[in-house]
Amino acid sequence: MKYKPQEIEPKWQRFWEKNDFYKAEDFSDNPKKYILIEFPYPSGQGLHVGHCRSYSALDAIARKKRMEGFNVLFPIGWDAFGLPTENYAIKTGIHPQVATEKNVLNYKRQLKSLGLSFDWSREINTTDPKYYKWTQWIFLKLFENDLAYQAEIPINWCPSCRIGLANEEVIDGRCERCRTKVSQKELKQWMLRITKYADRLIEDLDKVDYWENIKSQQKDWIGRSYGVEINFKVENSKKEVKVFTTRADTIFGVTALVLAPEHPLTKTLIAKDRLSEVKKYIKESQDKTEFERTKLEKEKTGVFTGSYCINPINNEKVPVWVGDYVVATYGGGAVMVVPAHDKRDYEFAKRYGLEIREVVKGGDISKQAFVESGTLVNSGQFNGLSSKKAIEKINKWLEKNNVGTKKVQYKLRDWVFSRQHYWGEPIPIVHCQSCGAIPVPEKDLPVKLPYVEKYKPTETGESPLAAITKWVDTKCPECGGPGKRETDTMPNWAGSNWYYVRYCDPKNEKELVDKKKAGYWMPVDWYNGGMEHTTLHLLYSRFIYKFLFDIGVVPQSEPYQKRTSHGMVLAEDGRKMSKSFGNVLNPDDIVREYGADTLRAYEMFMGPFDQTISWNSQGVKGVYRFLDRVWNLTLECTKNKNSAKKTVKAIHKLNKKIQEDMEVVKFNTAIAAFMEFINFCFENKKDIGKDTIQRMLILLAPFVPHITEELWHYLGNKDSVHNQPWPKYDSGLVKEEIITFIIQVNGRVRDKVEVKADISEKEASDLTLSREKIKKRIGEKEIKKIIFVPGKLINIVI
RNA sequence: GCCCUCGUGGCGGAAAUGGAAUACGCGCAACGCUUAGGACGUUGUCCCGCAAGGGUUGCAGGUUCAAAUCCUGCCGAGGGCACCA
Repeated sequence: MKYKPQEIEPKWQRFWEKNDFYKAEDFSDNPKKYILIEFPYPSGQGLHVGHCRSYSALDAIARKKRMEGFNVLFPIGWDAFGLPTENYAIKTGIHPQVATEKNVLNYKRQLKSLGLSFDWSREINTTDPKYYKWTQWIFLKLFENDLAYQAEIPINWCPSCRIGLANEEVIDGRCERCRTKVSQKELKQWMLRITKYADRLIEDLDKVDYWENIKSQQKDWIGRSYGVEINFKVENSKKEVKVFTTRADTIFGVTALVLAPEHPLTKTLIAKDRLSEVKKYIKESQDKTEFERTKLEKEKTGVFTGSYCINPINNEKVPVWVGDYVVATYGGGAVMVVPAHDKRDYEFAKRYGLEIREVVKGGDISKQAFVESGTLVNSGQFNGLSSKKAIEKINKWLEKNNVGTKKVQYKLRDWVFSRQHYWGEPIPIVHCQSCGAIPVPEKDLPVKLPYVEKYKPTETGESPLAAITKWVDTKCPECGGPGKRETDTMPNWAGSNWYYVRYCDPKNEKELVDKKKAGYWMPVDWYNGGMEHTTLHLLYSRFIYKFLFDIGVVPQSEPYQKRTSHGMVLAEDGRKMSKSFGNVLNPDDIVREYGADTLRAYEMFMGPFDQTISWNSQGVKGVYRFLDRVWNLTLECTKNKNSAKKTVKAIHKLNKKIQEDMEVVKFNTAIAAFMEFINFCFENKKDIGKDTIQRMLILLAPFVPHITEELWHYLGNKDSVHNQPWPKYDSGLVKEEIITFIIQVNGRVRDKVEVKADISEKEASDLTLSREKIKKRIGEKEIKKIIFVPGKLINIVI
């Protein structure tokens, strides 16, 4: 009998499905485990081998947890709104909904062919009105709680296509489609006040078990810094310029202020004789795109307004400039210029001949800015203090004299939540001339996306929905007068913000989720996804979950207990898989040639789970060979009744290794351990009994579910290998009785000897000193020290 | 520029806590089985050396009885942020 995965795999897949093997049970008596993968975007390209990598790995975890007696929820769904499908529709004329349905079917077939143990009864789809009803409901709640608001903000605008572009559509400052330079256009947008949650999003990271690099990326993205806002009075005026700084210790070094061109005070501070020059500068910088202003990072330019401010600490007169290197949206859009101690200010001062005054000792300011901490000089009563002390004292002084306030600043900005596209959730708002923006009443949800023929954005930059007057024109829910529907749709993130909650209760038509069910399943115990989602998706969904907690929908404030990330799978040539390179690998082909088990095991074996790795088709063959050997070994060893003692020891050691490696996401070494064990079995065929084979099959089952199920039944078992309890290893059997003891001289390995594991220091040193090799080494030299590491080695220092 | 991760054979990569560097797989070589090829099996495979022996974890130092692992500096790769005051 030969190993033919193509025959056995579909057979068992049907068997598991027919018998509802992987259904999660609400409120079971067993402890729950919620294992989650990021639900895929069903693109036209079909499943990527990268999906297979992380799904197989988490599937193995889910299967093991079931065997350990947990009630496991391992769900799947579709994140199906978004641009790729809309663009595909524009190109081909196939409606996004039709394309989505087709793609979902294909993905489903592919995922099922891998033998992943998803609970398909909980399948969700973000484009299903029954689902996005609740996405819209969340928006209404945000609006009700003043966390959703409208604001005029600049968006990326392609003057040639006359459409607004998402950041993803802007490549190197140009329109992805026509390569025209993108400019900025002010448009009214819906925004979410995520900044209100900034502190909680940082602090609550202490409660969860994410990989450290993930935590630090979240923190960096939020970018909290503590400082002080200082008021600089405008000379001969009642106006004040507020600047934020984290370096109050350098305040005596201020030789100018610079305002962003967009700063509200800028225009009012221009002296008459400088009007035309300054206005010209402001206009020029506004014509620049955000890309030019930030990415080019070239010369820092600016222009003097003709006005002066007063430095509150020493009453010095400092000139006020306008410069577009100052970020308008951060810290109030104004900075104090301390050329001696800030690189950008140094550059700016050099260019325009501003004074560079040293106030912190430690560097050579004639060459470059000294940005580190040091001791204060030229700073009046604060001379001699360390930077740290000085910041404290100066902050106090500023507060006491009412010219400064301690302040916390964030890099995080409020979240632009509207898109001028068709394929997304309609924002459930009606605009009324007399009542303003009015939420659609809850009973009228969902606001269904109308079925249209044209999805192209309009000339004005509005969403394609704006052209459907029949849909747009409606009644104001407040006064009953004429109203117009909001035509912007929500971004792709909207549906993925909360989908993991819906899995707990996917068919509920009355509520987003039943509170008891959420209470039972949440939080997600283990969430794995791509590194590219560790900032945005993770942060956004944590924010929304916290909000749902605040309004009493869910029982805790953090959605994910543990978060891990997988590395990308590159093509064999080391590049990203892409149609244009012609190096895309279709998992279907691997399944057809080698079977799903080989694909799964290979992707876990190929390297460390969190690292990016190139595909290697030879490596796939190696894994196939290994499974073939598992097959042959099982067939050959059924006649042996009992296993020899060394075999029993080996299988228990394997048991321990697999147990440990799976918990710490080391799938590659787990598979390697299986290979080693199989090699051992082939060398000791006579000593391998059925009991050993069975235990090995159970351990292997989470990784390669089909072959193990087939062999399990071949051995005469009537039930499923996947319903076996996870075996426990005997720690007594795992211990080595005889070890290879290492003998070092001056830290170099000079000899090895087999001894019993619990050899004492005295026995070990006696043994060592009696060895010929060692005697020769030591010769006449004096032994200074003997270091003994029990069960490991001895080191003679001479 | 800042932050994070990492640098080990021809290749992908192993080495909890500092304690045998190179597990496992690929590739390669020889042999066996085969008419042959493939598949399979057995053996070998870090470098120098006939050997005894010596050397080796990007480079240069340091700590230690002992360093791939800890510390300092440099070089290189990947990722994130990017004029954030």
